[in-house]
Amino acid sequence: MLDIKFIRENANIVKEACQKKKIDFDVDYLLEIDLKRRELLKSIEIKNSMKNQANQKIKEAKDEEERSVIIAQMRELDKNSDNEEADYKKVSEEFNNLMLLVPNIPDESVPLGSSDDDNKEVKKWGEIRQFEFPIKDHIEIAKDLDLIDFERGSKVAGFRGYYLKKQAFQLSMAILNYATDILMKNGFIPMQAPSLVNEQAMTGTGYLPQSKDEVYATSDGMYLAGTSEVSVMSYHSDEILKESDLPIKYMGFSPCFRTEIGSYGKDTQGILRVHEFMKIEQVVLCLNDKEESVRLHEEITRNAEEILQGLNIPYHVVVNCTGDLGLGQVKKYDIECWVPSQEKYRETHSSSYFFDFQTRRLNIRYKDKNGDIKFAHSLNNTGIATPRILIPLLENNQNEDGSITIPEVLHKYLNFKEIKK
RNA sequence: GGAGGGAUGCCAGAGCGGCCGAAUGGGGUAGUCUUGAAAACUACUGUGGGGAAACUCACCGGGGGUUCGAAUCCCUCUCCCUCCGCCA
Repeated sequence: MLDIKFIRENANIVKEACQKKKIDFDVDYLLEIDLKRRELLKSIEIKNSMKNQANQKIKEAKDEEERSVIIAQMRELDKNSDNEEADYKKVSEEFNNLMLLVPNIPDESVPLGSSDDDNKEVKKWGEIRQFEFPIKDHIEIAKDLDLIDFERGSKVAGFRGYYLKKQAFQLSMAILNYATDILMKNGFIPMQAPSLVNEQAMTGTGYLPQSKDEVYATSDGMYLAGTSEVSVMSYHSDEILKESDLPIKYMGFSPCFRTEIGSYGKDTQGILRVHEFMKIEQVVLCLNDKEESVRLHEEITRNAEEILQGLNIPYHVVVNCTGDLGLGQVKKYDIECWVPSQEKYRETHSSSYFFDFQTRRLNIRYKDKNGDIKFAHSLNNTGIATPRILIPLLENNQNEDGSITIPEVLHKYLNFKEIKK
């Protein structure tokens, strides 16, 4: 959510942001509603003020007669203000709903574009391995080594269902432990966070109402979050923090659920795009300061890179174009890992900052040195998501005899150093 | 599943129709004292909206109602606690 004052004074910037992000939103209409709302509010406040004065007089009235005269006047006043209050309620509700749809302004450094085709590579790491034998994709590898069961997965869990078995399960757990250790070393507070969350958490982080289709709703009015960002970011909602507590860095672990509506027909095979997976997420709250947001954005991006470099997976970093930004994101880097069977990089991490877009919605503030209360800034990035990361891990480390070599950093979490038949 | 109790400012906790935007304590900030610190003492200290300011409006978990007037009474929702039952 943006500050309505900012929108009033910078309507053109907001309109431009809508265009850049390909979001259909009528800024002028919002401003109209805002004006209506303020006019009603002003009028109600004047009447309230009169009421308050009259009430004071009733208190001070000497006798019953004086009292009943004032009361009669009050009743008259009330009749008139009833309609106005109903109008105000309607208008301010509409206003609030509209405010949730206003996109944040992309940073100037974000390239223009409409889809991920327009994202720009900003960094490349790792040697792309030249295989001297015909390679297998992760699906073949998984089947040959009995690591993932897709048939029974879809039998039980439907389309995109899967079972992770044997060393794949162990590998998955080892990767989570490894990423946890790296993030804890880098100052993150680990926690297991809820995936089953209420509407406020979803709205506060910006997933609702915008992306309703992509979220599972439960029969009791709750939602299954697509990322622990939702519950971890909401952890401090409605709180006033101390400036000295910032930045706060959390590492959230949770199962994640995504309907993948809108991705019909994409990546239907394998474990790239699934409805249910495990993820470690980096979530950061910091000072209301652009430099600080930018600094921490680079930091959480580096953390993810550190994790990938340890695993020796070649990757590149792209800066997402304006059309590929979420409603609240100011800037986003995707990290994409090299997938040999597809001969391209595929997204495994997504690192973004929001300024106070989320913290306004969630009401997360802090008191600064001067005693002023400000909205914090928020950022988040993937730590590691599994099983998706198993794709580059298995494919890049496959050997001619069909075995898989396990990267050294994972050895201490596992009782095997390779996977073979 | 059944029966009760509760939700108040940064925190703890009083108030149970007008004197309450809210006692008291803790914390925080500033000052006095001190070589410095601690202690003690003094002052200030909720949030949001409007306004240049004076000032004004709203907020005592959320929503609705009663009343001239609600933190206080009624209804409802959410969450927390205690006891009983059931399950792990």
